[in-house]
Amino acid sequence: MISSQRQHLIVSRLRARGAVRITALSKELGVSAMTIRRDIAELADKGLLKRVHGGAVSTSTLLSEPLFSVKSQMDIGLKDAIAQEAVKLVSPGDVIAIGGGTTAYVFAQHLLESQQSSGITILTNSIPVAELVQALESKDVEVIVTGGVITRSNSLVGPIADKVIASLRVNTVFLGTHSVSVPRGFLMPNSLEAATDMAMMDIADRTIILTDHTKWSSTSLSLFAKFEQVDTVITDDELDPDSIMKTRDLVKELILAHPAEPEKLEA
Amino acid sequence: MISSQRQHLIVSRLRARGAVRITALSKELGVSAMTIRRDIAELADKGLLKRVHGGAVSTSTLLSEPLFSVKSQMDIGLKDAIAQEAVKLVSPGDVIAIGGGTTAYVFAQHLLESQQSSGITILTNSIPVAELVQALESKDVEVIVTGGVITRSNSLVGPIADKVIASLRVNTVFLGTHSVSVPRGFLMPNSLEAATDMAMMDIADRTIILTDHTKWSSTSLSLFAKFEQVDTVITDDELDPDSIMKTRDLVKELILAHPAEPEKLEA
DNA sequence: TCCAAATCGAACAGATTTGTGCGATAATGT
DNA sequence: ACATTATCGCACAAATCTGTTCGATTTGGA
Repeated sequence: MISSQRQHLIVSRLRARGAVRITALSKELGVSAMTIRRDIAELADKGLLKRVHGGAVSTSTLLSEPLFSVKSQMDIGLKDAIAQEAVKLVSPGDVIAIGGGTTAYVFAQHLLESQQSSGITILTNSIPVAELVQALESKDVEVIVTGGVITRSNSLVGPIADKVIASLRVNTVFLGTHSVSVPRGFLMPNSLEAATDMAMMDIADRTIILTDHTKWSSTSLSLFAKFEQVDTVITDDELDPDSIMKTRDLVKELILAHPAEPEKLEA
Repeated sequence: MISSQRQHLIVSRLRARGAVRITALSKELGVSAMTIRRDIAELADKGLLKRVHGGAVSTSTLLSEPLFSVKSQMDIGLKDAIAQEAVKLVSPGDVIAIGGGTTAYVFAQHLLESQQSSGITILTNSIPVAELVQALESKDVEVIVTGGVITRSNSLVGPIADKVIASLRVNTVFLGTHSVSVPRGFLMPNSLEAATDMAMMDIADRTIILTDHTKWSSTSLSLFAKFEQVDTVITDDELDPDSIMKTRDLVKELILAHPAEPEKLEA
């Protein structure tokens, strides 16, 4: 049997069962465990599966860290500062949209704790944001969730989401972004998510992008907004001066949030 | 069994029950308590659960709410048995809808752990169900979430939900119910939820109601289904004989699930 | 408050898995 | 036909995982 055939079978079994054991594969495929091990190593290099002790698991069965509780605690100070600036742009009674991602989630947290949120209506495609509002049921905040299929990052996207969004109108949309490309605009790694973000911008009078300075140094696949389509960009003051200057030229308004003390956590 | 699979099951059970004990997991999974302890420690490091004396509790926002965890704790044995019967009615490749409530959630839990769930598509208006599928994304299961506004019970309802649902078609819909009124049918306390349940039934070839025997003794406001509109009712065998007889006359099919031993947890 | 039972964590031992080196075999190119 | 390369299987040492024992700690009730 050709090795690629064998590897195909391994992946296929993995898809069906979620996990495979080297000893079992060795018996089923009639080759030695060493061969299976080498196959798995190769497949893991290609990112088709994840090696674990005793076999392999599909990358999706792998339990990763929860997206919204502990992730990116590093930059939590930055996100907090950015969120607080964003909260100032909301007025009681507004109808706003909130996109996916951790930055938007932190914004939602701060917004709900503030006074600005009284009487507002929130449209969101972020499950965590929706749950957040629901959990803090004290406020007179209405939440509308776009439907759609769920992405890894717990956002709802796809034609259903886009269609629901298109049937509504909001004052302001708050979006996070995966990366910022200085000449081009704002990008997401998932094109469906990008499409949904665009749909939200289409129904909003005002678009506000929330993004910390680290996003300037990364890049992604799908552009969802050019600079001229965005009304306000809120980031933190750690962004390098060169990028600040270039961005300020491109965008209508650039707000720099000032994070509190680095807070070297000690005893 | 591969350790990541085991950890997966732990998280899975945790989501269903809200809390798990080490002794119980040790028996259920057939490994020593020390192994479970090590798994839990690892999962706690990832932030997927919180360690407590004797076991672990969920940190997830969706289950830290007393509403969901306490309720699903109560009659967990009944719901498990009912869920297992319901899982048998699903075939790989099916397109099914799952409604809100804890019973439907437990069903989703069992379904995803079973083989039947391979290749299925799930339409749901339950945020917890959506998150569950997303979190356990081990199988090739697609989830479509109806949009809408969120109710106290974390279900999505309202015109948006109904409209999205109306644009789709499913083989089978699985619904919980708040109460069963023997001459009339199945009721929910919230009329919006009732409307959404009706919308789901409208697009389904087959309607299946999941409900434990306690629901016969309560009553609610809004009727969402008459007996003749329902194809199958699954309940547990603790329902009193009189109600069984009367219900059997009214419904096309009545399945009685037999809960396992009360399982007074001891050695 | 005190005590008994349960739970926890650390350390050790046994079992399983893994990586590397080496030789054998099969496939490929000249 | 010959040489070259790639693939496979085996053996042994290192690493990892798991179970058990045992004292320390926590829990819950008298």
